[in-house]
Amino acid sequence: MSPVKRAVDPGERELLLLGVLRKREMHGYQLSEFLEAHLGMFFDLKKATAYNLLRKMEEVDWVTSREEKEGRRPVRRVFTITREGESIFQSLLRKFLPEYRYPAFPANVPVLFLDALPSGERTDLLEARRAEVTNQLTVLNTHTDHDAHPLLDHRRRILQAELNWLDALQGVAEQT
Amino acid sequence: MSPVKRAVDPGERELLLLGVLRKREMHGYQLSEFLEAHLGMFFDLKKATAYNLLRKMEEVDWVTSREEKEGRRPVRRVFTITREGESIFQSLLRKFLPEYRYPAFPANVPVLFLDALPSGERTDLLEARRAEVTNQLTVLNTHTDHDAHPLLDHRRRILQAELNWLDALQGVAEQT
DNA sequence: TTCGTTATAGTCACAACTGACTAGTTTCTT
DNA sequence: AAGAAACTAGTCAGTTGTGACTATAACGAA
Repeated sequence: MSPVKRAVDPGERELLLLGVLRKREMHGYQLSEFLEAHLGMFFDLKKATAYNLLRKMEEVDWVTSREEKEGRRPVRRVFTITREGESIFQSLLRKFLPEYRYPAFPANVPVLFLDALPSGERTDLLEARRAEVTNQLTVLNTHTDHDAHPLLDHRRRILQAELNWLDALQGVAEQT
Repeated sequence: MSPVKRAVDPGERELLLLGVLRKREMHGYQLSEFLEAHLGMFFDLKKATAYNLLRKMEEVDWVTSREEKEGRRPVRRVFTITREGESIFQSLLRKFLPEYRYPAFPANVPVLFLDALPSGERTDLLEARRAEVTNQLTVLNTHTDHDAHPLLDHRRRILQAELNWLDALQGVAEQT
């Protein structure tokens, strides 16, 4: 059977890049700086990965690029979303918004093995995690306008849920 | 500079495999079945990845393997944790338990672009997501013993937080 | 002016991950 | 009893992801 060239089905990363380029055209470096500076705390898309996706999206004509020379700096490749890219953006947005996939919580792996620890140490380590979560929450509440951004609010709620869960975990353990 | 062979620094996946093998030795297939059947809803570690990690952990002597022949079935490679593996398990457990890394929520990407939608459609799509989350919560509460497992409780709390957040997004003005 | 540092712009070799596949065994169906 | 389906056990080619690197330009200080 002839190996079929599967079309890569686009995910949230493509939506993210298209959505940013939609606001204004950018060159790769600028784009990845923007992602890190403004969205780095929510999403994790490395520079090299972004360049990769941009190349692929150019291959299928969701974006175009032109070379731009400013002053005596090295030429930059500026990416612009195409009409087709905009249309893909629209459909990806409508596809992903109603979906919800429970994310992976790798931090929960050690919780599987709590019984491998002496109970005193277990309490201490969980307490340390609690402190870490509390700290992240505090930073969030201190440095940011209250409910300035939906994603900040989301993070606040998730962190609070983590905290409540940890307290419940410790509470159960205490009833020995 | 001579290219240095970096030691792969082990993460939660290694902890997970060691922790399972610690309870009893297993062959690769059995291990990956176990992961999928019992932990698949929390962690996502594909069969081929598990085999990969097992091979690597054997190379550094955290596990050993022997061939086993049962009846007329093809030989299987049975993996056993070593003394060193147990020691690594102990230290990984103590390293990761107190840490907390906010996970990625790719499902939040489309939320960045809500303003690209007409408000009626936006409301509908968010409502659809709400229904999806509610559904996952219901399944969880129906099919599982209440607070049977800390990780189930965790998931319940996270899903509830998602729900509350979505309601806040929509505006709670309209009471049910 | 020279040297060290930071910013700009991007590339690449390698590591990690996984969908699809191989291949033998047992059980089921007709 | 023959063929289909499902189970057991594992492998591998192809794709994805990224840490480390290259290279030029601008800037500051000595």
